[in-house]
Amino acid sequence: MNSFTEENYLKAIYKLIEQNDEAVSTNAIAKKMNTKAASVTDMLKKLSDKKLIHYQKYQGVTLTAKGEKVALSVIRKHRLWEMFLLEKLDFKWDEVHDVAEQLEHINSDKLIAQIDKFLNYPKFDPHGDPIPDVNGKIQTQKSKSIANFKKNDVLVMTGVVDHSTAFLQYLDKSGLALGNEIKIKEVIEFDRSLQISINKKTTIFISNDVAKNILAITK
Amino acid sequence: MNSFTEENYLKAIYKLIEQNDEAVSTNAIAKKMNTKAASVTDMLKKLSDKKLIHYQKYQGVTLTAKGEKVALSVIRKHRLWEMFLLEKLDFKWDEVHDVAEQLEHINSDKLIAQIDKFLNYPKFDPHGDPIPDVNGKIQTQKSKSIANFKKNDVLVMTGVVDHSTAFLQYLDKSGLALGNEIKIKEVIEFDRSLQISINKKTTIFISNDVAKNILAITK
DNA sequence: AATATTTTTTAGACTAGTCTAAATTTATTT
DNA sequence: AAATAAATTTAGACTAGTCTAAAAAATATT
Ligand SMILES: [Mn+2]
Ligand SMILES: [Mn+2]
Ligand SMILES: [Mn+2]
Ligand SMILES: [Mn+2]
Repeated sequence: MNSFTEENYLKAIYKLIEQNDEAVSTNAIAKKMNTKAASVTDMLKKLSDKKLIHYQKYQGVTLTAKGEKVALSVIRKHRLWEMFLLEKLDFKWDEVHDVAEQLEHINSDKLIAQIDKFLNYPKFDPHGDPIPDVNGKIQTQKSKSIANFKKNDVLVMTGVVDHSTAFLQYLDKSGLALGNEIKIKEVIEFDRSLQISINKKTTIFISNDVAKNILAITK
Repeated sequence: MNSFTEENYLKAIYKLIEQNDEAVSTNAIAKKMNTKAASVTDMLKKLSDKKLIHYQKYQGVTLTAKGEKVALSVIRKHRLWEMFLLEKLDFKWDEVHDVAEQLEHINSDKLIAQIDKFLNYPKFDPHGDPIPDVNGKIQTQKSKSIANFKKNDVLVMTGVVDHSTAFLQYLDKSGLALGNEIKIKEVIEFDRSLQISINKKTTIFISNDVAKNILAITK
C-alpha cells in the first residue's frame, strides 16, 4: 500500500500534468505540496522505485499507468466524500474540501462503493469537477471560463477553477451557484469585467479575475 | 494535535484501565498494540510530556483528564462510524470495525456532530458498546455475560465481549443478534455449556466459551 | 535474605518524511 | 562561447515511530 504522503504527491502530480499536459518539474510539485524541492526529490526517488512515476534526474516526472490509477482513485474518493458531506451532512461547498482531504485516504473498497451507491452514482462533485468511476474513467465537460464568452451569450454555470473558501463564499454571497443560468449582459472593454444576470433575475458586476474562475457551457 | 499513533495508544490505555480499573503495565499496552515494550516506553515518555498520561518509571500509567478526553473522543468517533456503516451503508456488524479503526482519526468536529445527528443520536454501537456523548459521558448498561445466568432466566441480548470477525459471524450463523430474547433452557453442569432458545423459536447449544462472550440483561 | 525470574527501561540502529546548505546541472544572457 | 542565473540534486541533520539487545529495577522463589 501507499502512504498518505505518497498518495498526496501522486494526486498533486496528476493535477499538474492535467493542467499543462507535460512532464512536471520538481519546483512545481514543491509549490503545490507546500514543501521544499529537496523533499520532493527524495519522494520522487521513492515513487520511481515503486514504479509509480517515470523519473529521470532533471527531466521532470510523469505518472506510470500504475501511478495514474492510484491518483485517480484518490481523486475519486475525495470528490465522492465532498458530495457526501454536501448532500447528506449539510456541509456548504466551501467546507467540504478540508475534510475530504483527510477522508480521501481511507482504505476500503466496499466503503467507497457504498458511498457511491448511497449518493446514486454522482458524476460531478460540489465544485463541478468530474468524479472518476471505479475504473478511473472521467466524464469530461467541455466548459470554459465565462471570461471567454461574449455579450448576450446565455450560459449554465458548471464549475469553478479556484476552490478557496474565500472565493466560494464570495460566489455564495453573489448568488452564484452551479446550475444557475448566467447571461452576459455587458463586457467592459477596459478591464474585461462583466455585467451578468443570474437566473434572469439579479444582475451583478464581476471582475475579470472572478470571471476567469467561473466555468460554464452555452445553454 | 495528536498523531494517529498517539490516539491509538490513548484508546488502548483507556480500554485497559476500563477492564481492571488500575494502572496499566507497559507489557499490557505492548500486547494490545501489537508492538514491543521498548516502543511503548518511548511513547509513554512522549504522552507524559504532553500531559496526556500519569507516568512514573516502572509504576504503570493512568490517563490524565486531558488524556481521557482524547481517548473518549476517539472511541466516540469509532462507534459512531461503526453505526453509520451498519445503518446507512449496509455493512455487516463483523465488517465495521476495521474501517472505523481508520475513520476514528478523522479530525472534524462538524463532521462527527453531523454524523451523530444523521444517525439520530444513537446511544450504543453495533456491538452493544455505549457511544460517549460529545462531553465524553457514557451511558452504561448493567448487562452481564449469559454464562452468569441460571436455568429459565429470560434475557435480552445487549452486546458482545469478543469483537472478532470469526465470533460475530458464528453468532450470525446461529441466529444470535442484539435485541434477541434468549431463554436459558438448560445449564450443563459438566462444562457449563448452555441450551438456549432464541426469540422463543429456535433452540441451540453453545459452549461456555461462547456464553462468556455474549452479554445480556434480564427481560 | 539471597537468588532467580520477570518486567521495564535504556542504548543504539533503522525507515519515512522533512529541512538547510552546498554542489551540480540546465537554461538564459551577454 | 563564456558567464550568470535558475532549477535540481546531494549531503547531512532532525523528528516520529519502530526494533533488537543489553542493563536495570521490581517481583517471586527458595
Ligand atoms: Mn490528502
Ligand atoms: Mn471538489
Ligand atoms: Mn485507530
Ligand atoms: Mn464496536
